[in-house]
Amino acid sequence: MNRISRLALIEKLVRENVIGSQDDLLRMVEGTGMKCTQATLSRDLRQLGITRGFDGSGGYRYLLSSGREAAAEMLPGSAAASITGMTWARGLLLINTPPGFASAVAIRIDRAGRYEIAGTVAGDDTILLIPRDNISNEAVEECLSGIFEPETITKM
Amino acid sequence: MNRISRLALIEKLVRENVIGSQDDLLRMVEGTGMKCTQATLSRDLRQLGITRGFDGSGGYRYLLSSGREAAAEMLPGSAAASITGMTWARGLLLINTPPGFASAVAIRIDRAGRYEIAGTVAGDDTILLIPRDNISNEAVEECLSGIFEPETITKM
DNA sequence: ATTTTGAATGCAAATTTATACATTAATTAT
DNA sequence: ATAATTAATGTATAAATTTGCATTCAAAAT
Repeated sequence: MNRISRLALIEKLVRENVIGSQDDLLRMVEGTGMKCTQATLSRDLRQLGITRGFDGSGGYRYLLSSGREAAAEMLPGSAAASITGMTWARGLLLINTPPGFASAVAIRIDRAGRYEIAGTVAGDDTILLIPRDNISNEAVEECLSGIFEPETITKM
Repeated sequence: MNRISRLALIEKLVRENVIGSQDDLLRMVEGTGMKCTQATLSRDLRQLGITRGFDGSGGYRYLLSSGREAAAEMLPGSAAASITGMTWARGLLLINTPPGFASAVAIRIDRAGRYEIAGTVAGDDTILLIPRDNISNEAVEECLSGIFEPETITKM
């Protein structure tokens, strides 16, 4: 009957059911014997990062944030900005990021001011990194390791 | 001033700005000289799959549902999104599209998941396509032929 | 060119969600 | 244990979003 168990219940209800409004959710919560108001649910949903999206057939549905969406919710430049993949091709390094983060990640690379990196071009979720001439792939990867925490890089 | 360009504008505004309400968005749309009402934006946002989430610091923010993919799936014009030109340079392929469509076209390329293509970076009307090493120009062009209807490609 | 049809839009009302404020419950310090 | 402080919640209301309906606009058909 406390906040914590209510949050857990909400998470479960949203995960397992198609819920289209906070009033629907309220009814389901009350159906389990727990009791609160719509206002509390509004606050709980924010706390849980649960958002209202579309159910694919004209209606609405509350959704748990996936990792990807959660990342997108954070402001660019946050520590959570991560690299989701890297591929070398034609002497260039293609870096993948969560959607919308390419620019934020590229800025961090640019700001590091490493000689080995001639420059970057960022799209929405892809960065093209251009190394200087005669710099090895390994040297570039070492630069990146120095710029980002190891855990924020997921090599492909 | 038509629906399609408004949708493209909204997609772009949401991608590039932190927008917390439909009224905010309405002001930005009007700021570009385009004109509509909040009710229309509500319908457009559904069409584009754009949802309101959290900005990580107490506020709200509209978000593309799955980053770049949202544009590809939802922009009505994307099915017909065309390639207006292609140029090879330095082993890279520069692809031209109508203004504002680079992202939508690039998504389709990305999603095709062809091995031959290491990645793309999209600007507004230009895409830089990076082929993997040891892949011929012809092989890349064949990939594109498979992804797009022949008539949507205009070689330069 | 005119009519027909369906899509797109604005308006206003209805619905849904968020919040200010007051109150209660819980936690911490004394 | 009691007071002080902070967190959680309900109530009422405000803010924001969605939708029914009428109208306009655009494309297709005649």
